[in-house]
Amino acid sequence: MLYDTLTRRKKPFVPIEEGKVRLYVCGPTVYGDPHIGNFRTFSVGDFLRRWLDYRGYDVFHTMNITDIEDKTIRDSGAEGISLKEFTDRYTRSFLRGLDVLNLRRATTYPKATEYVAQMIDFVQKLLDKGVAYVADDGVYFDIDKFPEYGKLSHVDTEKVEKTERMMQDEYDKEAANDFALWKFATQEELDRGIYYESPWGRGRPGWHIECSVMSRCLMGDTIDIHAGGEDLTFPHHENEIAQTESLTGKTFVNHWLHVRFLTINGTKMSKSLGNYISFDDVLAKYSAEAFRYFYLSVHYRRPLDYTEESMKIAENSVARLGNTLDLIEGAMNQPDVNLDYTEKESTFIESVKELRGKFEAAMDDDLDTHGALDALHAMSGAINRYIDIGANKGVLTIAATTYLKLLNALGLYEKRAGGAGGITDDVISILADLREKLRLEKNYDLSDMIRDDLGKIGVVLSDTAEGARWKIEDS
RNA sequence: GCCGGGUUGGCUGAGCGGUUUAGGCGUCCGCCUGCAGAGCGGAUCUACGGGGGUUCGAAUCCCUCGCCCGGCUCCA
Repeated sequence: MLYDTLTRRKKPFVPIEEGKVRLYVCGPTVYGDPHIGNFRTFSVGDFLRRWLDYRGYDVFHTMNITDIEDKTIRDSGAEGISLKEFTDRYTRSFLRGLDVLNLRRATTYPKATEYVAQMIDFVQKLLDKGVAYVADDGVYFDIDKFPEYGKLSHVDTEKVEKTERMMQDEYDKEAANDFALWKFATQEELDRGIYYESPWGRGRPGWHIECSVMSRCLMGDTIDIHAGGEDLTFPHHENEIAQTESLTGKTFVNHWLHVRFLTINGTKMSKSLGNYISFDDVLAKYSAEAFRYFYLSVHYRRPLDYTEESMKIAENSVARLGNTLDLIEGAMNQPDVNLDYTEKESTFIESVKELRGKFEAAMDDDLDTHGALDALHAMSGAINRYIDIGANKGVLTIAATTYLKLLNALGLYEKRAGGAGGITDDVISILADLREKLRLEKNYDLSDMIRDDLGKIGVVLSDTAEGARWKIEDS
């Protein structure tokens, strides 16, 4: 089941082609470092993508990169560098964010500037169909030619037209809601060489056309899922529908997915308010796991508020899930204390199975990541308790495999800090052994000092019944 | 003004007519520990914005009032 903005209800997800999913997620406009609000949308895209992967679908995942529009031209000009130099920089920043936050890479990241020829072709076809017209400053789509206009956002164009902003008609278009398919170059753009030749004159594509064109070129006339931030519903996605469906006569997208905005301390995060924070800011204070957990902890269609407190909760909560992995590891390193397979083993395995079912049901129900985390916490508790009473290693392995698989399906703890390797590993081991001897001699002053000092450099040492264990904390 | 969403215990956040004070975090106590951490056990918290109504029964349905947030303009 997956919610669809168009019908405003959940409906069963049935891919166009069995076993395959065509997924398009609206990507960034590369005119600045992405902030954590932007990344909420991309992260939700990642949750969706991972879940489809988990369910065995072959996912073709497209995320566009908008590298030519007003802001990129304006800001690169202000900086006095070429458009390409400017957008390359922020494209790199964006891609780095994906990696740092452990978002699975999309199948492809098409750039708007690489599809200009196809866009021109698309626009020409719309002109041929008579649903677009050439004006003095560009080519426009005539929304009166698309009677279903407004079906996605449920916007009444009659009313929208009455708003003040719309009345300020700064463009040479026939109706207020008509939108640009192609913009003729300004003098500045001509001077800077930012233009493309077209049958109607030098210029550049309008913003909305790129998604329609790239989606169609890469995945065909109809795709399964198109996702983006809630702000894109109107007018961006509405316009995409109008363009594409006018051209193909087919349904453009089967499921429209819109991600609710992130707020910070109760208000919207935006550049103009100056209250935005980058992923680097967050990662300076919290782990990547905690950050991901934070996104996962609230359903994607509900508002999510960033506060220091909610991040601390996320940090603690995700650590609890991670501690279970430590316990499992510790138990596996113990001698076999339990080779039985009795009722407590079967009960344990049963509950793990049941919780796995809960997890899957939650994710299948419109990507209920919060419900999935609940199941994971319950499973974590069950595993901890089972280890406490003396685990049968074989049974524990089965449970641990399931647990880890589900964590990974959410993108959590995929790359655990399993030691530093090499000489660092050895040095820490020597220190740990030395400390163990001191402890046996009851020299607690020195042994505590070693533990404290190691803690200061991020090595967490903990005593267990089977001797000391240590791990290097995630940065 | 129009269109959405929200309003739940110290915090976070499920529930969407009738098992269970959901779960997590926090706090406190106990077990385990030389101590700490982790884990386990227990306790704390019995909440549902205000006011009406429907019902045998409502956090859950209806009406109404309030407050908060977002979209309607480039924005994830």
